[in-house]
Amino acid sequence: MAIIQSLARGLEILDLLANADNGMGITEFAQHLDIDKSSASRLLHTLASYGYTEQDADTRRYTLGPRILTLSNSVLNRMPLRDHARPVLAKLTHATGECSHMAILSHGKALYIDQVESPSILRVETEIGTMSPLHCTALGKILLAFNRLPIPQTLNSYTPRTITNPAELELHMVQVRKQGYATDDEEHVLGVRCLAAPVYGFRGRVLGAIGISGPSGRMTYEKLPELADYIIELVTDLSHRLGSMQ
Amino acid sequence: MAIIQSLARGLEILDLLANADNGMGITEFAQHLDIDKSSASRLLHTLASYGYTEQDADTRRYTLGPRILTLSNSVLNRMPLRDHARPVLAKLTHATGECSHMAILSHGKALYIDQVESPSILRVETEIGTMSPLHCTALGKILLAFNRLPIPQTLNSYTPRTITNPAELELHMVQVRKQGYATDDEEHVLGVRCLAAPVYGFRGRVLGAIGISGPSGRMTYEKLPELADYIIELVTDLSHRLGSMQ
DNA sequence: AACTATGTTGCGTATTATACAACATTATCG
DNA sequence: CGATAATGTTGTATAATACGCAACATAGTT
Repeated sequence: MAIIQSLARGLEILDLLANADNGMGITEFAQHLDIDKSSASRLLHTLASYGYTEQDADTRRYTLGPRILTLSNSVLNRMPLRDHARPVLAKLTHATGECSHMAILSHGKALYIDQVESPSILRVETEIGTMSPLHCTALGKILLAFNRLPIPQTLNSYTPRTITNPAELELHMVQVRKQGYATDDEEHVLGVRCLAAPVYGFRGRVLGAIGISGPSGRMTYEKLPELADYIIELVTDLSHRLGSMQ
Repeated sequence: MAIIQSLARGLEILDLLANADNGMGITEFAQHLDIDKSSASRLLHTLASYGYTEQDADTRRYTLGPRILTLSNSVLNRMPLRDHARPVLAKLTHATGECSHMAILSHGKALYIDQVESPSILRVETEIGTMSPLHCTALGKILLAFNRLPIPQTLNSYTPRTITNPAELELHMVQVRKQGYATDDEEHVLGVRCLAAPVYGFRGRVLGAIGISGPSGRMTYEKLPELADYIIELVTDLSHRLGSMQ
């Protein structure tokens, strides 16, 4: 289909600027795009008037402007995480037979944004759109640990196994970061064990967490390491596709 | 100077997309920009072919594309401050419950480069990448006072509380420098109070400002000193890590 | 299955972006 | 420090280009 020339040239200018450490001058742009200085000048002026570039008052050279941050913030705030992650959840549930979830951090809680149900009769149901505490769920612990959030000082108890001592949780978080996955050993709901791993995006940002939940009878201690390895493998692959370098 | 129409329209499309949660369709773009569908279609196609937008294969709706992240990465690489400051913002918001921001000086304005939103329903939203005046915001006052910039002679009034007298603002700046923090007592937006403190770098350079904003109902006069102490403590710690000796 | 809404393609026209040139301003070099 | 080179901005005429109209294609709805 048709390409709008002047818009295309503007976008090429932005691309050039992304790789120019000390900004660029009009003449350079004109050379790179093989256009006249006057055209380059007007294109840059247009970009600048919308905040996409900035002109240094002294050197007259152009750099990328602050508006870029608005856009990227918008992208980062609602990554198409869910779209990309859904096949991973399906795969997870298919391979493990347990319910898989995805959550992101939202207002200091774990917000469940997607789920694939286990085919088993005995299964864990979590409604999408609900929020869970961070300190006693596998997904929540991942979000807490890898976003390096401060440990809440009041930790509600849900079961006898819930960690309610902030200092203890702090140590627990160190361990979670070290091993790369988190567990919930009946700390939120009795009889339910969970496993989760972090999803990384661009610049190593932790976009969310993905994990599985199942009855303790099936999620035995013996199986946990193997399950964890499998989750980490799938989620790491997803992270790479999302632009993570790790 | 002359604005290149089709480039300008492309940039406006990006702006629209930054505020569209579920993407936008061609018809919507055409309506918003008051142009024909065909023109919108071609503009979007051009943006997509450069990776600035993405078209969902199913719904055909457009969203911001991954190229934006490349650009922002380039911008952020030249702002090392942001990486270090983010955890501080997270901590601030967690402790105070209010939205925290960071701003740097840019073209005589306060440029918001990062933000952590308040978990509260009633909260102050400031878009990253936008600029605010220096004389009537807490972050701006910090930048004005500690960079020892000349006081602008024309001070726009935003609320009845905005300081519009240069001489009065001059005295105010002396006070800000003396106490080490700045307040904005409904001087920019009615019902919103802010607190901010300076971030120092190597050789005592003021790199930027960090602060919180909240509704006056929660940010009461009684609480301000305590909040200010807390902000100064966090920001001073950050300054030391950034190489400040003060 | 008929209809409505939405996105894409073809095409003639005229708006608009372009290159050329002159001018203004800032670096660079002797 | 002054002459010269290099760079950025402003008119202007031309022609290329982006535009809107209309027809077509495709998807969603009742």
